[in-house]
Amino acid sequence: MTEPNRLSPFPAPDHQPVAGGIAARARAAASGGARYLAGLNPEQRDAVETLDGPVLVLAGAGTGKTRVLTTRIAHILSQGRARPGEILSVTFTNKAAREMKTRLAEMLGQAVEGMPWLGTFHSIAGRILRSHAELVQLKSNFTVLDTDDQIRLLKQLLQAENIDDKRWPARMLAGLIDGWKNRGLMPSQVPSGEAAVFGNGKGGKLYASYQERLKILNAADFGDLLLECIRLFRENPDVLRQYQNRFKFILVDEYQDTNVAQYLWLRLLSQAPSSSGSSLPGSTRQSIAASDEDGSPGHDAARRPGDDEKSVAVPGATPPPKNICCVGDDDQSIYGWRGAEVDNILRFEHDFPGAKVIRLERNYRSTGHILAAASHLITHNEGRLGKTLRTEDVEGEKVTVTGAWDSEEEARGIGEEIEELQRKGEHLNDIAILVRASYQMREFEDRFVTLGLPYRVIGGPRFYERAEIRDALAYLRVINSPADDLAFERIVNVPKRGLGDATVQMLHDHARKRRIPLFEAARAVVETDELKPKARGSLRQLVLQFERWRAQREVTPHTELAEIVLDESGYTEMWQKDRSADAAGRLDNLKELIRSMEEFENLHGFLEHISLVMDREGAADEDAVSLMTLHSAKGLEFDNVFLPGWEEGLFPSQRTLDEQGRAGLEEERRLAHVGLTRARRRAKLYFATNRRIHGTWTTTIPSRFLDELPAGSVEITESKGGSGWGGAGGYGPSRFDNVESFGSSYSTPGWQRAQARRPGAARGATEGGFKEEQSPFSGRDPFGGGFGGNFGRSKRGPLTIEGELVAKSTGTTSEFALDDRVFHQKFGYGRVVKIDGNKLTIAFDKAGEKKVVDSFVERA
DNA sequence: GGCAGTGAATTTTTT
DNA sequence: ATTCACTGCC
Repeated sequence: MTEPNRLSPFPAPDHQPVAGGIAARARAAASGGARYLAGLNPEQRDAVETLDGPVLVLAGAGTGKTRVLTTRIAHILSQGRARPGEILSVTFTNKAAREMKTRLAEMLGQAVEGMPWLGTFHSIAGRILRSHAELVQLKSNFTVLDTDDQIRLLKQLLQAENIDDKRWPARMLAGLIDGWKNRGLMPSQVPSGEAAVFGNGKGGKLYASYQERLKILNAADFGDLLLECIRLFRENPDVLRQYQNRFKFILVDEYQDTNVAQYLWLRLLSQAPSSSGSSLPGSTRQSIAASDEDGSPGHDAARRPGDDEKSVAVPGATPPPKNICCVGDDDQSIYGWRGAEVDNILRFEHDFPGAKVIRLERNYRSTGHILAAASHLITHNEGRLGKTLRTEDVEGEKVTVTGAWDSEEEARGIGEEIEELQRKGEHLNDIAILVRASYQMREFEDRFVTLGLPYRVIGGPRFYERAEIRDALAYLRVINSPADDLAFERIVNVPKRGLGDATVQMLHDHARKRRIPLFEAARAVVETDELKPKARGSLRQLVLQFERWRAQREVTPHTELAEIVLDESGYTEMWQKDRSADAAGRLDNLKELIRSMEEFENLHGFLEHISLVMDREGAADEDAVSLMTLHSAKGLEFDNVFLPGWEEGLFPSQRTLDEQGRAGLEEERRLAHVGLTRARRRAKLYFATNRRIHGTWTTTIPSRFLDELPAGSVEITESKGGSGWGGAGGYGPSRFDNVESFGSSYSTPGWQRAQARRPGAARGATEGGFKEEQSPFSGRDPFGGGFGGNFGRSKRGPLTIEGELVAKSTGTTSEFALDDRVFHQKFGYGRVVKIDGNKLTIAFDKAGEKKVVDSFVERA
């Protein structure tokens, strides 16, 4: 194969780092044995030292998974078993890859520079693909399409097929194609029944033509990076053999999250290289059949296509087992909905005969009660490999379960508990709120803003998915490759140039007729009088601009060129003129984009990797509460974890239950397990009896998962957010008082009443405490919760603030006026866009639109 | 071609 | 409730 591109994110070429390996070896020897092995427990050590043959490490939450992986690499290197370039080490996210590199660097010093094959599935597969692109009908500089491009392309195809994209949305097709790719299916391999469900039987055809279009555009989507790589290996045994020979050791992180395509890819690479390249029997069928029989219901579609026929070899017969080590936790498989196959990990021993399975069950993270709760909960799942987490830590505080009247009270209660923790000296950085669905976050944000409590949302739209970033990238893409039609189309009228659908349609026709890219078509069309003078003029100007930029590219550094392009195209100006709230933020993002380009040598190198490596970077040194979904919390840990929204329908999610049945429920339960195991010292669960879903109030039932917790490790507490309503004995968690067994608490009278209540039924005073006012600013509730017992203990004085709120909220209008320029301590400068009593909606320059109480802002 | 008004949808998320 | 996308009108 060709030498990896110089601009690859893996900085050093294969051969160079050997010195590092030797250095590490020498270091290990010099220190009289393997220093890096010290401090590992026996199981961990076993996982590190069992180098030969397939190994499955079942690493429960908090058992030192990453440590094992990195130490294992160090061990391989220091034993001289392989050079850095001979170890393939795959993760799912860039973040995980980065962390491994960092930790390896700590362990080995500079040697980490030499781990060229440590990266995500996609980046590594993409890199291999670029080296042999021509074998899969691509050029080595192919573009990686993001979801947006994908949808746009599919829309065109749907149009061409005259399919009503109302009835058959492009999004849906994109989802289907993605699913097929996740399962390793080329267009011809999609079961015809499945392909027919879309667009009156045209699904399969559309998939095929989509793939054709991608080739014409010299593009690949994310799924292709793996799928085409698999095809490359299958169709070119000699190429496959190169890689099989190269990789002496394979390590896989988060194996429970692998999908079929990733599994197939690993299988191909993990086969011992064979001289003939095709001597492998297809005995996999048996394992498939077996797993289908005892597998969960309704998953016949999930059988492994492509496993049949010649494609995948099974080391069952004779070939010596490859040294593959997969690390994962079946209890943390939470990505089934996007194609992950828990089956991969459940069947590991079957797939890799002779595999050694090592369980890491000693948890170094959580206290006894938390671990007990998490472990007990997860035992309700069937179909697991079974681990029993244990800790030598203290029992610690019990897991608390708190009921709240509604989601506002829940947010209020959590807000107060956080302030209390803060008073006890906890750092906000050690506190996280983990929600099931992102819409739950808003309520917390609102609450924290009024409290002035710093928080940080983790997750959300990724940097490179933002419109302005994609627009900017599109400009650069067109400069880099004039044939990038999708990019051209994206920016042809951004900023507005008077080149609308009509013009674009015209260009399309022209381009198709002559089989030339859109840009070429544009160049040709401006020479004709097919367009109205106005459109023709701006199109000509655009073409000329691009040609000028391309010429400048030779003599101008790429970062500078990017600035010139954004400037001259009027793109920057477009946002500068934009009066909307987030315009300033977008301009910042563009600056950030240009800054990030500096790491790359030139435009080409930047574009080649940007779609794969770019992610949001947190400039997060400030002490703040973390707010995120359970999914994005995987892999993280916090001293104090709040888990709101444990209600039927929300968690477990009704939709998952409907769509995936029991498998879905089990995945939700694993999600609950993940949530609990994020906590080191305190885990606090909440449920609300009423929750607003899509604008309407709905009465909910506490999650069945609450019933599945071990009573001995759980404590029912009162909601601090609303205990004040109606005084003592008011509605609320007090109904749990004196309830011995947690599981039975739902049969208490108060509880039954709550259940009997109809959604939306007005029932104000029956419990003597239902709010008359929903607003958190209504005079009573801040006193209720706040003055209850904590008065005066606050360092920052949130109670005083509440007092202010109360005082000011009584009808007096705000002293601010619309359009006033204001300043807020956390959000910076902004403009008042809406006034509601003392509640202001402010469009902050940086932070976007937020609702804030007027006492928090001052005139700017 | 641009804008305003209406209508439908609405978990989870990486690459 | 809110957002986002699309239609119909200027």
